Amino acid sequence: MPRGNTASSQTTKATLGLRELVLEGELAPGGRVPEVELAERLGVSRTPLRIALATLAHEGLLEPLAGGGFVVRAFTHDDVVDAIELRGVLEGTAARLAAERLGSRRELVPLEEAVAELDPVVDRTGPEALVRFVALNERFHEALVALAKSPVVARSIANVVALPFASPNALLSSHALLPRSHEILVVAQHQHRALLEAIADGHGTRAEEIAREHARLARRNLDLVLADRDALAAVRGAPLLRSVAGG
Amino acid sequence: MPRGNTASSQTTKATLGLRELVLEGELAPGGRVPEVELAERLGVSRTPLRIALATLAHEGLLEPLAGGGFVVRAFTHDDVVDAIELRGVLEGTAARLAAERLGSRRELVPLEEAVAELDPVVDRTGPEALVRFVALNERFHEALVALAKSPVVARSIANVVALPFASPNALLSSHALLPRSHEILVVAQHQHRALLEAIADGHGTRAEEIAREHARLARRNLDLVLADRDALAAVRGAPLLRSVAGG
DNA sequence: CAGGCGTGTATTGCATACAACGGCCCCGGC
DNA sequence: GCCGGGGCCGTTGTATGCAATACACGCCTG
Repeated sequence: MPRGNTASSQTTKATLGLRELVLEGELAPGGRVPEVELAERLGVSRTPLRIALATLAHEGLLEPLAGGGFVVRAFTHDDVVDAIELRGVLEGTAARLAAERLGSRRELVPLEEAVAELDPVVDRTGPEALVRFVALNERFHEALVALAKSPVVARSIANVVALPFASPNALLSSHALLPRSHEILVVAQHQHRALLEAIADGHGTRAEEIAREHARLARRNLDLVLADRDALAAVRGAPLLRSVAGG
Repeated sequence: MPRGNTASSQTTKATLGLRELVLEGELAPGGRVPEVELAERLGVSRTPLRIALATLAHEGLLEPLAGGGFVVRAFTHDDVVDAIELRGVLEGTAARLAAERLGSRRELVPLEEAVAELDPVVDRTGPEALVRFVALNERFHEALVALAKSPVVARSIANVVALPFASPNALLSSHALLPRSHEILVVAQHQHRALLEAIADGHGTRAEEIAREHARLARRNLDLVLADRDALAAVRGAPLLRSVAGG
């Protein structure tokens, strides 16, 4: 067996490809997933594909059917709202743990760097600044989770973030198309700084609340994105939303 | 294909059997999981077994090895503490949502029934009372999660509870062997009632804090259980604890 | 005409065979 | 005696073939 090629294995290929197909809406939400057709479409055998199906089912993107097989899960507006709120709760916990478990100030360096590098990006505007913001935003959130020093919490966050629209920058991709986009980034960066400060000062409860509110910023964005057809189309996983009537 | 036999499928058989073997410590923690040996031991083929391996890996009981294959995960004391704390956070969120989303008082009936039936159980003592307590305790927690009306939160809780020692009544099994066991149950039931009251009154924040503290009761139990060799042996998943030196 | 039953088909679940890769041991050379 | 290389073996990853079931369609019957 190809033992060390976790990166290039057929299972990985199937998982990534399947996830892509699901998130891009190439498989109709609510519809049954045809194994054989998918296997040849992804260029893999049915065996690794079935592993991928199980993986996606555990991620919550697919739902095991009683009679066998899987259906693409459809997400309601409430599901997305709950997922965002839940991410806030979990990142809030991560922030609190980070504050409570902070050893030396040197541990804060990654977080500080992300915040510092975000400053000039927020001052600027335009699509390229947004791309940079997304990258740094991701670094910030990764650094935050790392500071919690809790694999259990990290895993739980990873599970939630895998859901559509729940990722910290899931809704940022379409910001360029939205009004008030820049203001939102300014607020977000303000919260980043406040979060860093709270953690540095060992204020766990404050850090937790800031992180929750930070996530709720995404919830506000959600309504904006849902109101704009073009913006919604730019969001990964948009086709999985049930009854995307207006746009 | 045997389409509708989700309950009796080979995959289910493999998953349940494998989980049992892991939790009972029949597979050495940190050790590689031998596929072929396991397949014949469980009486299934390697194909459904591999699905089961992936499932257990997603649950966090197994860890995918870089070179291929899986190892049985070993849990540190910190892991268990974090898992319990995390359950508190998630059940706290469920409690808050339950309070915020409570429609009519009739929705509270399952929770009220569980609390009411727990009262006489707490008054009594002995092993059979403990068994009854465990059953009702489970009903209470299930009712709580249901009241949150959030599949996303429910799924997240289910993921955490799958970890050893993290379940609401994981540590209760050994209570009969512990001192002060009865007092702990009294406190737990007091918290149940307070939680119910807070939800009924729509006090989300209070409900959240009570649920967190309720989970921390389990954390206190953890230290007691870890100090008692016999009590620890009665806990499901105990062999997965790393360096269980004292007992 | 409607409802139920039987058959056909498509699809999945499972088992097995094969292949490839990493580790280990032995042997040879330095 | 030690280090390096090559071959063998064990293990896992992958592919394919087979079998079983559920759904659908059509026919028959009341």
